[in-house]
Amino acid sequence: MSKIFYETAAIDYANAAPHIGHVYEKIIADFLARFHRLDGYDTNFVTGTDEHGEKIARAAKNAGQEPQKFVDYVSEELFQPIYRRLEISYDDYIRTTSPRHRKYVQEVLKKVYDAGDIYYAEYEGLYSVGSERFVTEKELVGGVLPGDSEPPILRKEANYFFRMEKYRPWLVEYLKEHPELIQPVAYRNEVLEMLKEPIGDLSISRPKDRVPWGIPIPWDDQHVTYVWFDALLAYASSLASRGIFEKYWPHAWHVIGKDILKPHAVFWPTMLKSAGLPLYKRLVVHGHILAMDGRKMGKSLGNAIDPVVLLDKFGVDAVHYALLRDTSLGSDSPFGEEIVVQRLNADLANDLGNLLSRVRTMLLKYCGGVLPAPSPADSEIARHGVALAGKVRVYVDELKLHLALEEALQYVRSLNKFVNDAKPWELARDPARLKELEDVLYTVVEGLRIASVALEAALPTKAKELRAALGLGGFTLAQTETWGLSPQGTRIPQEAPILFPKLEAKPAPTPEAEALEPQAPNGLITLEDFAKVELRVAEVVKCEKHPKADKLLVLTLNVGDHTRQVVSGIAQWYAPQSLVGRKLVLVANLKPAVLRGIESQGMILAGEDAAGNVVVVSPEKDLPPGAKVR
RNA sequence: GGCUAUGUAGCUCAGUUGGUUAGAGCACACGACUCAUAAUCGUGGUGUCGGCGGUUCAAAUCCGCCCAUAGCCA
Repeated sequence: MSKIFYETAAIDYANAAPHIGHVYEKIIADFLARFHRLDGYDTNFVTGTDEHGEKIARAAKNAGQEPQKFVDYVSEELFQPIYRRLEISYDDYIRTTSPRHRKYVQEVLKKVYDAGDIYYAEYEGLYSVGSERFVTEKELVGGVLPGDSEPPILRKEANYFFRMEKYRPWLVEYLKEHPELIQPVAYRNEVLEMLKEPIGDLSISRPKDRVPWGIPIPWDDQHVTYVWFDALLAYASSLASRGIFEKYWPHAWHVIGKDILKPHAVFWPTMLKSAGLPLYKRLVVHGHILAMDGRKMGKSLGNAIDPVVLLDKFGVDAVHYALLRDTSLGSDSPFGEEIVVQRLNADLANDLGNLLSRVRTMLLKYCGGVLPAPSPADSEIARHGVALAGKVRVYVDELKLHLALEEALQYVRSLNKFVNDAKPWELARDPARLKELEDVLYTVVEGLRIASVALEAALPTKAKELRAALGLGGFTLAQTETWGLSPQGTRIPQEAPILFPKLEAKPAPTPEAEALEPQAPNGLITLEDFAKVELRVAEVVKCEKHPKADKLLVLTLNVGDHTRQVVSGIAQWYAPQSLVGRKLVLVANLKPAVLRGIESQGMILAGEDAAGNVVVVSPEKDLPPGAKVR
């Protein structure tokens, strides 16, 4: 059995900036790619930008730029940077204006033409510029195509047509024989429904004098290729141009949004058939991301989530995890910052990150920071551990990604329970029970190793960090199906940063709540208002310069029962060392913010004199760290 | 109007081919514990399983009709 996996995420239309929907799709695709790699598949993962067409020509014109300059900017400055930040692990990024793609499209066109599946015909009808296609009167609502801003125009055009209708019976047959082809099944039904009636032939060219922005038709330089025919072929051109088409293509999965089902489920299979190429293996159709209130997201509604803001606030891993854990592939799902905070705090910080902290501390304290010998493989926790990969694999294959993650988290919770029940801190008090203690701690490390791999496809950076904090490296999924692979004698690093720092829950300001807020006359606030501010004495444990900002210091504060990190703009007035050991006043319940890449969990009180010199506020006499200030 | 999917605890969702008192996570309350990121663990639900009817010894699960939501098609 050859373990090969080829996957594409839809190539993005380069006429506007990326939004959460683009990000969501790439995260799904990235999960599947990473998971298959971990599971030993020779994997190739591709996405890119779709850069031709009338709409792009118009967007470029509006921006006052040449089309090529415009798409260069959108692809290189908008899409690719955010995907890199998101750690989307694509192996190739295909742009449809690249020479390698253009060449391939022309080759395929030639093939289809030679097969006799392309003819020339004149057509007159209503044309929607917004949707770049001819429309029927029936489709219009109030004279306008739903989704368009302008009514369609009457247009007469001679175009090349692809004999798509000819392949309809074949496609219906194929879909019936391959029920797993389009998933989830609702979309398969939808496609079968579409195919019950004639689908007509597909116009695949545009006259060059009207739409010059496209790939020339090889046998007629007065026409360019219709953008869909061009774009779909990117999935193949990426492979062909790298000389690896034969190897990967038969194993192709496409990940797409439900809005582009028809081109992928109807145009694309018939095109492939005509070109003599095999059909893809699977079409994975996802739904859309909705606002928290379940309504559509949109700039005009003002409820759109900016993926950059999300990344700045929560980091790559929390965004991946929350999007995968709290959506159900195929259906539309509401999403918002509240969900990320909740998942980050509950699953990642409390359950997973804290488990790492507790086992690390105990290993350092009780075992000299050295991993003891493997514990028996017949314990319940060991048996569940080695069975985890199998369960997760089934869920992933069924595309129930949220359940796959929940399964892994359940195992993490069972590890926490195991620690509570085994009470290693009690075992540590009795030297005679050393072996028992070592078995308990080894079991937890091994369990964390297994869980980290099961979660790795959703935690692109933190899964590795977690293992690194235990002195462990990388493992395949198969290597989690054997107990005891964490090597005895592994040294546990002395220092490891908190894996997932917790964030304070966002107060969720609704417009209604703001409206109800009592208006303070002449700038005065009530006692209740002031009581909202939690001030505490904090002792500076550590203080250093912010690596990326001259004016900022990063302080680690002891607040009595915990420590936290605060970024403060006082570098001009205080040398880092001079603050260590000092007691300051901290605004403890300030919403955390990320300043130049470092999270600040609060604010230090300071005052300013007439000359603009800043002085920090300290208690006059000694107060213990954590003491409340009122 | 037709087709498809969904409708289970306050919220998000599991419930394999019909079979014992319908489950999990979150949130909330109380308790235990101290290795840990105010963490973890335990305990706590009178849920009309959208409604009505049917098949069956037995239905959240099968069938019919209806209602609601979403999508597709017209």
